[in-house]
Amino acid sequence: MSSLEKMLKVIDAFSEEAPVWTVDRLVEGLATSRSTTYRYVKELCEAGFLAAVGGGGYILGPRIIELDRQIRHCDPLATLGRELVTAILPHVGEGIVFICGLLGDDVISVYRRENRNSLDISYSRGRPMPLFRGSASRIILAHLPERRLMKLFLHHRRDIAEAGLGGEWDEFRANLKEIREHPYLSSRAQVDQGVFALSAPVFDGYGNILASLTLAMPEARADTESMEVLAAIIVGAARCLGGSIAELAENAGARAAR
Amino acid sequence: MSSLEKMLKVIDAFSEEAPVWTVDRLVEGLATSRSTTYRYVKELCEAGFLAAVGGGGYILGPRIIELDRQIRHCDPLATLGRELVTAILPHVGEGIVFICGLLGDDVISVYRRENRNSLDISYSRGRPMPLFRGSASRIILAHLPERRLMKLFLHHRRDIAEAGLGGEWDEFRANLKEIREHPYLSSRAQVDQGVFALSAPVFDGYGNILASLTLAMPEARADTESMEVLAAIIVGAARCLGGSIAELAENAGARAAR
DNA sequence: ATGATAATATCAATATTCGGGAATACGTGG
DNA sequence: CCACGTATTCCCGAATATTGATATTATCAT
Repeated sequence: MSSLEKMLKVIDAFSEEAPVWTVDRLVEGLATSRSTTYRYVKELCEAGFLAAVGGGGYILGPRIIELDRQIRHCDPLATLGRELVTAILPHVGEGIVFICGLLGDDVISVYRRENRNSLDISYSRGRPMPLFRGSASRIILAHLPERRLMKLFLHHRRDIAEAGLGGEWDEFRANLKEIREHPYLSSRAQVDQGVFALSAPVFDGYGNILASLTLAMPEARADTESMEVLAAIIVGAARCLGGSIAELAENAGARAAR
Repeated sequence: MSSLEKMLKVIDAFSEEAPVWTVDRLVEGLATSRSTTYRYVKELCEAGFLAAVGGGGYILGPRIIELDRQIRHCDPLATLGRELVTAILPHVGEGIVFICGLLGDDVISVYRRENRNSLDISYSRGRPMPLFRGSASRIILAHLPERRLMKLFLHHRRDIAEAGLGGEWDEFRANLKEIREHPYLSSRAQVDQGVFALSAPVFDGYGNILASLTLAMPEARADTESMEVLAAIIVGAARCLGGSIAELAENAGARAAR
């Protein structure tokens, strides 16, 4: 096992359910000697990934918060998304608007704002979304290049089948093609009970999928209101966001070329 | 050099100014061989600390965003602070309200909200604050236990002198004592040009300093308005926050004791 | 001061990392 | 769909950093 893996195991120990650990409990949990565990903890503290609280307890440290800020400040999805969501929020009624980005092989929420917070708080930035459930993830999947999809299919065959996206490659491909042919996608209670969601894809200037823009609302709204108008807003806003990002990239490229 | 340090150097390379790196540029920057650099990058990607973007570029990865979310959800300063700031925001006029926590030896902003955004966006969560400048940091410093202060003094003597907090231990101590004797502290343009700030300390149930609550506003307001009323609001809110946190800790303790 | 707990230092055996270079995957453009 | 340049992984002996048992030193509350 590489030493990086070992150190990651330490960070892995820290979860929402168990946010504070003592060295002794880590020794048990990680099956490393006390010396080694102390060494890890010390180095992680020096690096700011952990921080000591009173009485031998440790929690995740300030460096993580700083790095997240760095990402936020560098990521056009977050910076431009902020303006865009501010603009459309008054027109979508009750619910939560959020932007999910594809980062590596994870789809996570990078920005979110709520109108009236009748829905769960769990939608906040950093929420990892299941890759194969929910319109926010699926609309991104559907526009991924075929190579990438094939690799995903091989690695996650089980999950894909369970999510109802197909047990064979051809079936999976056909399902995604079907999704791709519409300008938006909706889903009902695929991720959270009682939530109806409506997502549109965000593309860069070359037609590559970058992210998805989603409106999540209480299921009841979908039963009583027409989704046409809302869908139009979301699709338009997603296009607009893609346009801004393409523009930004072009300017940055021009600057770099000089 | 420990392997953790080496891997941290990789993460250190990523900054707001240089958010995307290729392996080749990392090889130059870190003075490691190409194989080794690829190994690091690969492992960090697998762990989600880095993510590949097109054309051999790498950026900070989704794991960091998730970990920040975890911290946010676990940290009472952030969760209770949210409610509290919502409550006082309408009463403080133009400016930004933020909460700074002491995490390890760093003071960083863990929550912030703005009223009208005439001030810089840079106050967002995760901003590292200079330890010895600005009321937000100083009010925390002033209430730290003496042992901790002595250690800080030894490690940061130069910075402390430059910040005008004293060149000798006695002087430093006296300055902090002076601060400690008032219920709040203000500062003008110590951190950012044109900004006037007003901070109050947040204590836990045992009188330990936990954080500071700050209102930052354009300097002009401080010249034309009386600060009395605003100071009273901030001081009261800081007490209230401390109370909520103490209460929470007590309940958690009671639950743990069962 | 004192004792209990938290944290660091030491050191020889050993498991891991290192880097050069070959082999392979990738994806763009014809 | 294939070919090509580039990005990435694999392989292996030599060099090195990591490990854990134990001893020692801080730290803090009483």
